[in-house]
Amino acid sequence: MAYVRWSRYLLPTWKEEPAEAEIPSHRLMLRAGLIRKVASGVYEFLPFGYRALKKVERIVREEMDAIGALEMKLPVLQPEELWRRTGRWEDFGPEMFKLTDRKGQGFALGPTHEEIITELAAREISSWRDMPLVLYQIGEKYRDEIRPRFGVMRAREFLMKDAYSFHVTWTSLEETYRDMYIAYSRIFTRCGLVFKAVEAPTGVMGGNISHEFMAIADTGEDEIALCASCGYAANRLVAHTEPPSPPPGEERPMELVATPNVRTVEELVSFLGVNPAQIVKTFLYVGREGAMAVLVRGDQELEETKLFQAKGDPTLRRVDDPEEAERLSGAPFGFLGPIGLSVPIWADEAVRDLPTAVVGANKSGYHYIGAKAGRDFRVDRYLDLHQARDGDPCGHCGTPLRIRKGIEVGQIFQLGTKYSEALGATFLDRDGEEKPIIMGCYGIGVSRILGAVIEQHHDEEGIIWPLEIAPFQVLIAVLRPDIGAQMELAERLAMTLDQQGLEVLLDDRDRSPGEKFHDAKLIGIPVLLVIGPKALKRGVVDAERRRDGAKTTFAAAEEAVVRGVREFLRSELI
RNA sequence: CGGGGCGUAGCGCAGCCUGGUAGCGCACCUGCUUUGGGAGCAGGGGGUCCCCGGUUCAAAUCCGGGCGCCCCGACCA
Repeated sequence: MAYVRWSRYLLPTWKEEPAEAEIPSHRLMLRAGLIRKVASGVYEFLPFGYRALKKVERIVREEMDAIGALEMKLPVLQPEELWRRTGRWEDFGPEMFKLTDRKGQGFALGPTHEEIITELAAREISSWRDMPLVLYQIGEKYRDEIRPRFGVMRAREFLMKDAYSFHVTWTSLEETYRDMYIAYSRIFTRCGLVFKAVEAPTGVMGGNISHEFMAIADTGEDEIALCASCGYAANRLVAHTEPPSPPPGEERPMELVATPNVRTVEELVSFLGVNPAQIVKTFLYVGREGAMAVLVRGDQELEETKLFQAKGDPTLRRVDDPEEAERLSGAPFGFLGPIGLSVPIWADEAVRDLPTAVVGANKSGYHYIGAKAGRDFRVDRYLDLHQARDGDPCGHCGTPLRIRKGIEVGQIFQLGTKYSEALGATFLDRDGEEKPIIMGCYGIGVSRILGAVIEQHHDEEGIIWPLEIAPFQVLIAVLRPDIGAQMELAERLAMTLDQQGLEVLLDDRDRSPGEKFHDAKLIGIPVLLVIGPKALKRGVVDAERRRDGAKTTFAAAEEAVVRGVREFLRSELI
């Protein structure tokens, strides 16, 4: 028998809400028996949940294979030495699970696999003839998240598809990147997700161009900026918006004023009677190239990600130690300013347009008023460094941007040569010249997709599986499994549906009808067939569609039911 | 790492303030009844009260320390 009997299956459902779960997907994954927690951010997938996970995996695999990517398997356990060579042993830092073997050798549980795959490429790729090459795997990743949360959404052990591409030219990388972009779009569409591809920061991965695929959901942890007019879409952290127009004010000579104990923008506003937009905030940063200062307007927030992206220095950090700040600028926090600083100064574009500004005097208890960029202080580089806000004008067309929340289900990167250079992955080009391999990498959070799908597809009563990743397509509820005729009919139908390629879960548990109906809603199988007394008396089975609750009746015969179910499911196909 | 909350049966919780027999609902087991939207009756099983230490004649309860879990923030492919 190929169909599954619930009475012989491990599918424990909960009537009550688990106290530990907050968002719908997490609650439902626990209640509907998909997962159980072992430790914070570590989960077991029970048979029902694993079926859904495998469905997602299958879609990913099919679409990867379709663009010629080659599936393989890389180790989870990776030597420390390899990670040191790219500098990421430090860059990833405490987020890596680290361990030591009995001989004292350091290892990490792989949070990602660029190092290991690049070393493989260094060994196995030697000629331009070997490329382009795209390799991928689906496997566990380990990250010691600061705060695991929301079940599988931010777990410490999670299933990820990661792919890596190797190229002779940038053009070739761009082609594969485009293929991946399209494949990703197909994958998320097949999973039933409403998503958006957005321009993304590259973080510790490095590289230049990157897109994230965001499943739209209010419970998402990421924010995306969308332009309804020109289609611009970006992670809020890097969303480019036009600098705001300058506040009113006339150019005038700079003047030192006493501002005892006036430190914050709000305090300056009330003390000096100025507009927050007329104030310039100064931040100090230290990186591997030394200290620098960063300026933004008082009514705006500094977007650190934009700074990191522009600077390309993962060691860059905000100076938050008062003594260090005083040593660099001569003044305590609250009185920092750009005037007289010897370190490089970067500023948000809006600072350039200020006719008159209030800045810290680098002297405790004093600010300058009437300061002007270029005249009174030097700015080495102007760029977009302010945080994008809902309603800010789009950096491309000026239309107000909308900020929405999303769940990052995938990200693709044009890495370039960061890893190949660090690990000596080179090849000989046609002209005999040795060059570093140009690389791309492409990740999908497979287990996270499951959470995102449920986040988008559920109602008050439970999960509503999209057809293609539903653990079963048909649930048959036998109201009286103790009555032989009902079970016989149910088994006959289950067998037939199975032979027709439909996956069937047969609820033959000794439970009350009410319980079976409620569990049916909870576990969210697309079609429910009900075998009860009506089936025997009137020769019909009732059918109910989970998505919209539509009900219908089929004649209680194999052919009629198969035909009916297929017809009933037709509207589910995307 | 900062702030908040929680840890008592599989799940949800009460008991703790004011120390003295460990409880409730659901779930589970047995029997009978019931059977189309989370049934009824009767009987029953299940606990290192997170851990360690202290106070006390006596600690789930008071005190100290630790651990775990959840939420908010900071952080993050």
